[in-house]
Amino acid sequence: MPVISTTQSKSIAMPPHQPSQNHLLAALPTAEYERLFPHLELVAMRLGESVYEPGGQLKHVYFPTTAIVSLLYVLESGASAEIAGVGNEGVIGISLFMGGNTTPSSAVVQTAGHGYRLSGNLLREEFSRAGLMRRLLLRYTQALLTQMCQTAACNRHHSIDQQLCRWLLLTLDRLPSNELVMTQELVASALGVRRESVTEAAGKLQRAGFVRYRRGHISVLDRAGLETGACECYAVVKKEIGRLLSDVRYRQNEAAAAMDTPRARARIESRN
Amino acid sequence: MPVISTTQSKSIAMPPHQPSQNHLLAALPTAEYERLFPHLELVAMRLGESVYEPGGQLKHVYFPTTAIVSLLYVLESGASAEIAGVGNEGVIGISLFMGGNTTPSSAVVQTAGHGYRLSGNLLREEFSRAGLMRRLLLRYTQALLTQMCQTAACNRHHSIDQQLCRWLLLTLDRLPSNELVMTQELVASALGVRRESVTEAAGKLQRAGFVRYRRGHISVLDRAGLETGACECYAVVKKEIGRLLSDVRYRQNEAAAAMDTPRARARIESRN
DNA sequence: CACGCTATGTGCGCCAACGAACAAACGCGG
DNA sequence: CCGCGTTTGTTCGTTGGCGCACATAGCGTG
Repeated sequence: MPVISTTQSKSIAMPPHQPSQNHLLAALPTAEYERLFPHLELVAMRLGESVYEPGGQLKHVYFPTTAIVSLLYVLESGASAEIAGVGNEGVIGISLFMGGNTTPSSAVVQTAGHGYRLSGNLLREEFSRAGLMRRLLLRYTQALLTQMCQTAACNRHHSIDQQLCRWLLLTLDRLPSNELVMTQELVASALGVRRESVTEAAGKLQRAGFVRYRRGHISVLDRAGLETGACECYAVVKKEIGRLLSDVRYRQNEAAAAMDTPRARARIESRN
Repeated sequence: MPVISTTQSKSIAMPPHQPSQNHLLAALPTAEYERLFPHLELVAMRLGESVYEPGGQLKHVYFPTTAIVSLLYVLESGASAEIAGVGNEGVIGISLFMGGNTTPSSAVVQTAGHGYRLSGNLLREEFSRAGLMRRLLLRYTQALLTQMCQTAACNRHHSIDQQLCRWLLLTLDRLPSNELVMTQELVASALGVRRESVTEAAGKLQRAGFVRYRRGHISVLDRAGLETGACECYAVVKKEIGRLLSDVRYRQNEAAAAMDTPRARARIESRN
């Protein structure tokens, strides 16, 4: 379809996919970025798809752009708990550069979208150079660690209502819109609770006017309201991620400013 | 005290403190070990002492030898949860080389003992060389991550009884004896539960004949019994740590065998 | 050796979350 | 636009763990 005329075909002609939508990739200096670029492979990540299974050999790392992936830990009994979520701020497959090659958790696509993948060998090669990539990956791993700690403590001490708010907010922060495509069943398995408990908690939120939902869709109407209902954990995680990855964002803006068009400027300013 | 005659003075004349009691340090090749050795500082770690506080600037990393340190995450409410434990298989202060400098958790000495510390700057310097130290530290971090995941899931889904068994076993594995010096209060704050719940769970174990305790001391009588009572989490963590750090242990034995004296041999054999 | 602090034991009532079993409603595909 | 599978809503009894309040018992100290 070579014709570009209507708004519709325009959005098709400009596929919004590029590696720099992932913050880690965007933060790379030109040399490193261009070294990796030819090897980055765009992949669609479908809802519910498993990026890797516990114990499986990892072949690639994944840099999500629009997708969100949930790191789930599944117990023998089948019960599960989300350890952390990964969106375009991060990368899936830590163990490839940390040295273990496999992890005991599984990674499940929680919001469909896209991402770029890179072969493990190339990543390791890049990691072994003393470039920025290594710094970024380690930094990100540290942020992930923080998230896990908070999740563990939150699991232990906070109510389902609070956890649901926290989870919605964290997911929302990784999305462009205010609507999550997600059944309550899925939310339940992420939080490691019963589906009915989610129904009940979500019902409260809807009655309070904070969210609205139809089958498989949750729209957030009142973000501030959710924040009221959430435990401290949301704020802590958000702040810590911000702190640890602030230089990442900084470089990203720099990169954006480099392609100095009016539109790019507008985009940057609209962030604040 | 140069006299070596009675068994007692023997044990005094051989102060059991040396860096290689820590598995990570022991696994270093001679060159790296000798580079660090002059900078390793023996420190006593007293029960309840805080190695670092959330948000504080870290100056050193700590390699425990006989001490055990608990990574605790404390919530605003004062409630806490143990994220992971660190004994002579690991190191405290991950964030120094991961890049964040501070962590949101605190590290509290859970079993008094000793450890060696190393200034953050020297560690970072060593880390930046492409030596074995870096590989070891990253590997260990990966193992720590696994432990955290399992803890998070365990917090969510397993009973206090099971968790207590898991915790006792993990602690026991890091000790030379079968007696933990530890109040139920401390155990409770590690598990993130009420003291009374620990009393009750411990009572069951005592009645079953698995442990015996007096004020502040818990003796494990029947290890296998505890394993029966524990959830899968214990076995999983143990196995994964073994897998990730197996090459560490290997090198450690190698190092020990290298200094091939009768006494060294005896020491090695007494490990089994 | 008695005192007092700290650690442990026990007994409530209470509540959040669970498990199971249905009922209702939505929306996709034919 | 109709039907059926999937998603969501609701109920009820059960229970593990909490919070509180107090009784008892080690053990170091003076």
